[in-house]
Amino acid sequence: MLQLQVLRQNPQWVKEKLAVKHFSDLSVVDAVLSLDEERKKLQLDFDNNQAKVNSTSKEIGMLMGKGQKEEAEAKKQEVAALKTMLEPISVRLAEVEKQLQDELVKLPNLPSDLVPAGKHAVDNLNVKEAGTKPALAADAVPHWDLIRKYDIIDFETGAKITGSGFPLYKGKGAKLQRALISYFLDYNTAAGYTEYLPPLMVNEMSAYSTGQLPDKEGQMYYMAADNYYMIPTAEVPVTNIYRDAMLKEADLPIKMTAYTPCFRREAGSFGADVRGLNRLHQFDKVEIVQLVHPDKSYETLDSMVTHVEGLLQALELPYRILRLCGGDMSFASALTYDFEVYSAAQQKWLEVSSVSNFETFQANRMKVRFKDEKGKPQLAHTLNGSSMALPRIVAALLENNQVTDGINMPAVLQPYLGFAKIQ
RNA sequence: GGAGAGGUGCCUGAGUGGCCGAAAGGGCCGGUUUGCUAAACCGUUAUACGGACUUAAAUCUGUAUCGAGGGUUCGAAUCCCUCCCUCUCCGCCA
Repeated sequence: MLQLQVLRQNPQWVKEKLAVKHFSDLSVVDAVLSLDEERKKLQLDFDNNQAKVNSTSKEIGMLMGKGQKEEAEAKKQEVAALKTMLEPISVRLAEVEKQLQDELVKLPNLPSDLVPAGKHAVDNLNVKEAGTKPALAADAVPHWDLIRKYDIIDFETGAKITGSGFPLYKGKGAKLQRALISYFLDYNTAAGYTEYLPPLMVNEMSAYSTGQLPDKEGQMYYMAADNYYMIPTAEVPVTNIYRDAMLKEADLPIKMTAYTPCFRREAGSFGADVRGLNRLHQFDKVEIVQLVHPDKSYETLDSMVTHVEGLLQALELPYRILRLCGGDMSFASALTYDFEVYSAAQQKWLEVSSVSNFETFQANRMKVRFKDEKGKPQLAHTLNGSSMALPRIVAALLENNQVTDGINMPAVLQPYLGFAKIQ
């Protein structure tokens, strides 16, 4: 949620920034500002009257104490009159506050100055491309064929147990999941991230705080009996750890990492885009989250990008880093880098990580604050990124490392796997 | 799921209708004292949204907030209702 203060100070600038994100309904900004004005007037009116009610009530107390019943009764009449007057004001105030809030949450975060113009994925800025695309043999096949050949993931039985998009990992396939998760977590904790294992379902408040609600409830699995949502990413429970927190400046930065399965309903597309491991309803992911001082967040973003990049290098996968254009970035983000790995048999780039700076957007909704050196409360900046999402990593590992008699595993994983090759 | 107890400020904890944004102690921060440290003493110690003043900060001031939401009352931390959470015992259970 944008800070009201920012809108008040420079609405024109806000509109320009929103345009970069291709947010079309700029009238929301004006609606917010006029509601804000109305709210202020109403509150002033309400406060003044309520102050009278309060002081008169005190007088009644004192009169009663002295036994001056008649005077007290007269004052009661006064208060009653005031309260009758106050009633419509307070009703209207509540309405206006609600409307203001409703409008405010419609506005996406403002893009940073670094965000390239553009509306679609083709406009994303290719910041870096590295690693070597493997030269595959002529008979190389996509990962879904390899999976079947080596019997490491059973989609059919997963579909039988639950439904399509719920894979059943098996044998070395299951072990590979476990190895990747352990390796990623170890890599993250070595960089100073504290490991968490959070709840996999969250309540409404948590889903609202990270922005899944009110708009994206359709993307989450929902437990109607208990009013819980299955998490679409560890970002939700992990970022909520510090909801409503008042931190000390010295507490920052707070670095957290967590592995969780992620559940996504996404109606999505069909065909090759969703074949095999490309898109699933349940998948595994290790997430990193940081809460930082506002002055440090872009520095932090860079360090997180470097951090994630290190993983791809260690896994020996060809990758590229994209800076997302205004139209392609998420609602809450101010600046996002996507990581894609090249999956050689599909000959496609697959998104495996997305690292974003949300600045105060999430923190404002969640009220994650710290006291600065003057003792004044300030919103922290939040950042997060995947480090990493497993399925597409697995797809690329399988495709890129296939040889005639199996699939070679990268050296960093071998200690976790206990084998060097899937055969 | 059943029975009971409870949720108060950074912490402990008092507070059963007005003088309570809240005693007391501890902690923290600032000051005095001291060669230094400790101790002692004094003071400060929430957040949000408004208003006044101001270039701004500081300051002053109003309203709200004692788990959440409603209600009773001139007046609620205090009484009533609903919900959430924690603890103890019982039941069920990995």
